[in-house]
Amino acid sequence: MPKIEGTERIDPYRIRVPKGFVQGMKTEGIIFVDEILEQELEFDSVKQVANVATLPGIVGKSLAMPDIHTGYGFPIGGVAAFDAEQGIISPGGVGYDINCGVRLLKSNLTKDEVEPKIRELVDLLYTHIPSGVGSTGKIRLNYEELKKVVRKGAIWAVEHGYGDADDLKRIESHGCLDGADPEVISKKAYERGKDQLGTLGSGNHFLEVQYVDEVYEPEIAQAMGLFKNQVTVMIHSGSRGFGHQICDDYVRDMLQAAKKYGIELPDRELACAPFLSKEGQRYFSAMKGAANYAWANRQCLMHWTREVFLRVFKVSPKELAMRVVYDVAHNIAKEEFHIINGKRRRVVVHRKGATRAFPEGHPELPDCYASIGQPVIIPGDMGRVSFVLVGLQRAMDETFGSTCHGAGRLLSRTQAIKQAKGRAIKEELAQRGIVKICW
DNA sequence: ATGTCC
Repeated sequence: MPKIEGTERIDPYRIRVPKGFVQGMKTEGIIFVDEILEQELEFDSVKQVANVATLPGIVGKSLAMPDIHTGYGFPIGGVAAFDAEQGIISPGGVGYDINCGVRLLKSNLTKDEVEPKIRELVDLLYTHIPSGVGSTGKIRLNYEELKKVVRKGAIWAVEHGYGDADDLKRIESHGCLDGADPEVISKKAYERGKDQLGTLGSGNHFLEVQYVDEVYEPEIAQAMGLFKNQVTVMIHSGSRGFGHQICDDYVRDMLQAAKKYGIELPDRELACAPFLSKEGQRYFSAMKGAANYAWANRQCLMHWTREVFLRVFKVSPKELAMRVVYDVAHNIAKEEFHIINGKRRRVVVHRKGATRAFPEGHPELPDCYASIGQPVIIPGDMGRVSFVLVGLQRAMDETFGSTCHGAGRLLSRTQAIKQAKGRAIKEELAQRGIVKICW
């Protein structure tokens, strides 16, 4: 018996949300869950998969990755592609934290070398990397400068001394989407964003010092410069108040647009506009600006991480060899080409809590990864392991080149806080040798 | 995710 009435199991890893689950579905939904994860499925998130299938111009199926949970309009873990000529774009399909994403750094240090200094290292990282709700950083930008960040993304950061050009190669889209328009972003967004560049944020955003515990594919690990017991750093952050404000502004805008273009919405949170309409293009340009801000943000966070490591371990930059393995966006909409029913089509792929996972040979991959596929970074939950994977052709065939984005969420934030009441999580982690600092 | 309610 399926957990959610009306859904059907296709195979051990997929369930179907048939047309008719909600009225007006143009295609079926597919959710990638095994029988264990199926037990955690929320009715609301399944309904959201079905609702997305009603939107104009949807191409292929309305998809959800294994870490699916209920989000704003679209489910988190949702992947949906819309025809670039006939389809829509929706802020709800990207999420409030535009270009929330993960960056993995490697070093030349080993676990044995870092362990004795982990307390000092973590303390200094905490001092130099601002975090928490509303946190501001060491970078103060005026509007003109922030507009440059909007246009140039991580390139802006490198040009201003935060890292070097080599870092840019191993960032999705090289850390900059062309076509970001600073003029379609509100004054309010600029106000919120101008002092927040180079800040981590809150919630599940983190900076974690890790080590390579196990290598499953030696050749792939080698191509990424990863080896057993090597110390790595994972950074999970996004576009802070800047992207949040842009999403907020455009959800309102798109509600009007949906009305104007006669788009029937099963849920107001699916507010959208035709991709080619001026409203659709305006959101897309603003979203690109927020995505670029997020890439500049992670670039700055990485730069200070590198500086802290250099100080604590008193080594030269060459000896430390702290380099980007890869940086992925997991909340974004992108114009891409995909083969659907044998035909190559230009589509707008919405990935909301889903990671791009392009296979070997894809033209968007940097040379160093051309023969192994795109690195995919999947953070685990606190105190557990994270994963580095590569995209395969199967992802291209089934999910528009996408996979899951993290550990998922079994409890809402408030539920989790309530359930954890009385627990000393910091001490629990300390007993397992994990040093944790949180604002 | 988020100046966790304009």
